[in-house]
Amino acid sequence: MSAERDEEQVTWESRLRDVGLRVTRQRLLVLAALEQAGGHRSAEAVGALLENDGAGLSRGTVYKVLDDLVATGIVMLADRGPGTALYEIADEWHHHFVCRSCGDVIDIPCQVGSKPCLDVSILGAEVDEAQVIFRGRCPACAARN
Amino acid sequence: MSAERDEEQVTWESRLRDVGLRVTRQRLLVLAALEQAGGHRSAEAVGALLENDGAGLSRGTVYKVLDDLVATGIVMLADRGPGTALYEIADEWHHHFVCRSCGDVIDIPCQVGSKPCLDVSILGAEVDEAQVIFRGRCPACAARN
DNA sequence: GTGAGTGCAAACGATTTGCACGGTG
DNA sequence: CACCGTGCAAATCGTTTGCACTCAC
Repeated sequence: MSAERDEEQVTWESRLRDVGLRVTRQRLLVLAALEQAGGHRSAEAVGALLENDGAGLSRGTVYKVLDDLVATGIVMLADRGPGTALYEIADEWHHHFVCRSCGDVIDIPCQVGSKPCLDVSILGAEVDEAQVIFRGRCPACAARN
Repeated sequence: MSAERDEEQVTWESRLRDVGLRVTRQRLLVLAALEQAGGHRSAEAVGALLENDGAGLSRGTVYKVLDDLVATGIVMLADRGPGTALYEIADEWHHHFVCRSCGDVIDIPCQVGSKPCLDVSILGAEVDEAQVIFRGRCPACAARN
């Protein structure tokens, strides 16, 4: 498990270098936090998580790190919920399902019903991305009542 | 044209009553502002527009009115750009194209490439809505350079 | 050693909230 | 005339910014 962590960090180190960012403790921590989440985390959540780990980053730094990572394409802005932006490791392209009850966000593989969405031509516009947001009740909430 | 306005207001009045909201000058003004926009307006923009018309609503009221209208389904939250929520009259279901350059939002009819998006089943989840957000450069910006 | 990154704290913009007053039903 | 809705102003929340300090390269 510590082996796993080391492996991850080596990967992130090279990723960071590739895009011309310096390798810092803070960036590795943020990346680890996002990866651990497996999904979507708010800047606030990342900060809080790292505080618990005893590795407190200043709030401002978390934002700046996330910003850099988004700018270089390592992380992507998943969704902007009510007031809060969610970040996630840029992975295969996928869509999101947002639960109306618990607010949870679930990844939806791109192929599921959505492929045709990308084949759109709008007069004169250059479309380079299409993101689908599904809304409803997640399995957990649906089961709950 | 004043005939048109009257007609609209009558419609809005009944719409408001239908959903159990009182008919007030402020609500009609906000609806008129949104309708006039034909598209997506921020709360701030609605407030500013009405100020110009001499009918100043307090900022807080604009938010509360928009909230009520969204809650009752008359208005929908179109998109949440960087920091600002956009509202629009709930019309036929459609998607949005967001220009990366100018931030403009263009309506995309639902049929355009997107119909299959709605035919999704996620294990155990109840999906009741799928919204597609296209990103790229709008015709105006694409032409500009 | 030098510039990119960080920490801190103050500034900011969007939105919310509490409470007294006014207008709708 | 009872309440819902409004106005105002202060409060809150997420995020950004400026500046001195520090660490990666």
